[in-house]
Amino acid sequence: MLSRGNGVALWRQIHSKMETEISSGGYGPGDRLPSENELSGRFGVNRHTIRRALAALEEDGLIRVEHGRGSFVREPVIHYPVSRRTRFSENLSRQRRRPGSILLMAVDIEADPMVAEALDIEPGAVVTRITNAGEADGRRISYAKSYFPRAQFPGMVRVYRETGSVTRTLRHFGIDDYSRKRTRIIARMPTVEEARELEQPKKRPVLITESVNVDARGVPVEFGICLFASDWVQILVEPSE
Amino acid sequence: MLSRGNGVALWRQIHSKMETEISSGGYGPGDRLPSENELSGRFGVNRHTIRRALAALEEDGLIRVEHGRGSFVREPVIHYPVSRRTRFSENLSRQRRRPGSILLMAVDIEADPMVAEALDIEPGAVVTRITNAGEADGRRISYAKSYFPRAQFPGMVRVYRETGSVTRTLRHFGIDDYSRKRTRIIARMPTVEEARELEQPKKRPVLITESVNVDARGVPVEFGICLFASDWVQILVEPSE
DNA sequence: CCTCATCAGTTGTATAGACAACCGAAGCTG
DNA sequence: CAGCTTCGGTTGTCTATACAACTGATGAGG
Repeated sequence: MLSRGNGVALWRQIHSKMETEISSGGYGPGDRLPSENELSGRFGVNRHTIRRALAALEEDGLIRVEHGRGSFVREPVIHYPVSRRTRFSENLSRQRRRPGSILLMAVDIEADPMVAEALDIEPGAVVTRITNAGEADGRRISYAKSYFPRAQFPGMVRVYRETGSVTRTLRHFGIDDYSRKRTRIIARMPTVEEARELEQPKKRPVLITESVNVDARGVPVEFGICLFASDWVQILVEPSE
Repeated sequence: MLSRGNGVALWRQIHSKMETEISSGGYGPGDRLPSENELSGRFGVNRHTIRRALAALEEDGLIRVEHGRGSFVREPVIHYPVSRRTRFSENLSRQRRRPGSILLMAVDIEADPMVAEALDIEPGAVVTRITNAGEADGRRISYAKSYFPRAQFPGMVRVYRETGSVTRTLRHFGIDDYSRKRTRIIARMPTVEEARELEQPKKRPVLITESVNVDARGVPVEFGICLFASDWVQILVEPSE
């Protein structure tokens, strides 16, 4: 059964044994595993060694351990296939309005240091923050916050409400052309609030783009942080010709 | 310092104390923490209690623990620019990081439909697949699979072993310059194997880039799928000049 | 100079025991 | 019957000890 002193730790052997037992269907989803005491007797090891193996299984997401109740096999995680067809594409090389944009909030606030640095203004200066969500095929796919320096665009909130688009709003203020300066792409787990806004499970990561748009003279006009549901969105980068 | 019997486990108190100490800069990136023995003396607890706290810090991605050496504070994020000319080691040395590349596997296989389409060859044609891991300052940051059409580059495996770099390998075959055609960026949770290769916690997402490199005439020479540890790598997209 | 063995210091594994915290069911009490 | 207590079984924490495995430096021997 287990072999001692062969270079493979006992808890690893137990972990791998139970792993195959679970994934091969020996224990079904929701089943309760034997108690730590029973397992330690069955494998002939100390209870702590069993606990080490169980901790690893929990980290793998195969089981969940409940205080005073026992260890239970988790429902198999839905593994979203990376199908190349069903994904929406966000093309960074193009400047186009995302369809299905929903205005969630528009307020004037003081710029925190990060926003201030991006827009090249003083921290604490007033900026207009517009929060909106993007939908496609009835599915929430993005959640974005855009920051505009208010000194440059007074009354932006009202204009945005009327026009409903960043491009048209900026044009109203005389900015006919603007371009993306640099985009930073990161991935992380969502906060509870972000997961709710994106209508996606908390365990799925989000793709985030942070970008600064500048006008023709190179002056920052918008700083945007956009969260994408990673299950549905891919980002494309194409070198411009 | 620590309070016993107040409902909060000792290891949690230690974990949170060390967490703030690290993020507040008490220990800098790359610094070695005191040994488990010293910490156990300092906090007045058993070594195993310290180990529990360190394990949690490691899961958080704040430290890494190395057998026989010690625990080290992880370093901050790395910026990985994606542009028409993207070269792994160039990117890193420009940020004064020490690049490293480890060849994990090199085999000739038949192209699956996805690879074939990307390289514009017949499905089933033989391609050379090179799997390697990228490092910066000794830390794993990427895990990549690169596909090359074998018809165009016979004996690629041997050449790659000798040169250890995509750029130098292609140069050996007369490709002096190549550029990135299109990059697709997605995010998802890693498989157990991917997390292991990236030496990152299983609950942290990975950033993935898929790109095709073409030679001066526009013929595909390489298709690459590169996984980045999202905790430590950000992708930068700059408008191409 | 290079190679190898050794050694102190470090983390990893395994064992053992004790008690706390929690859960659920069974039994008691009004 | 509702509410409460008790109790056995479970997981969580902490301590203690011992040894294995690994790392890096030091020094002996060629």
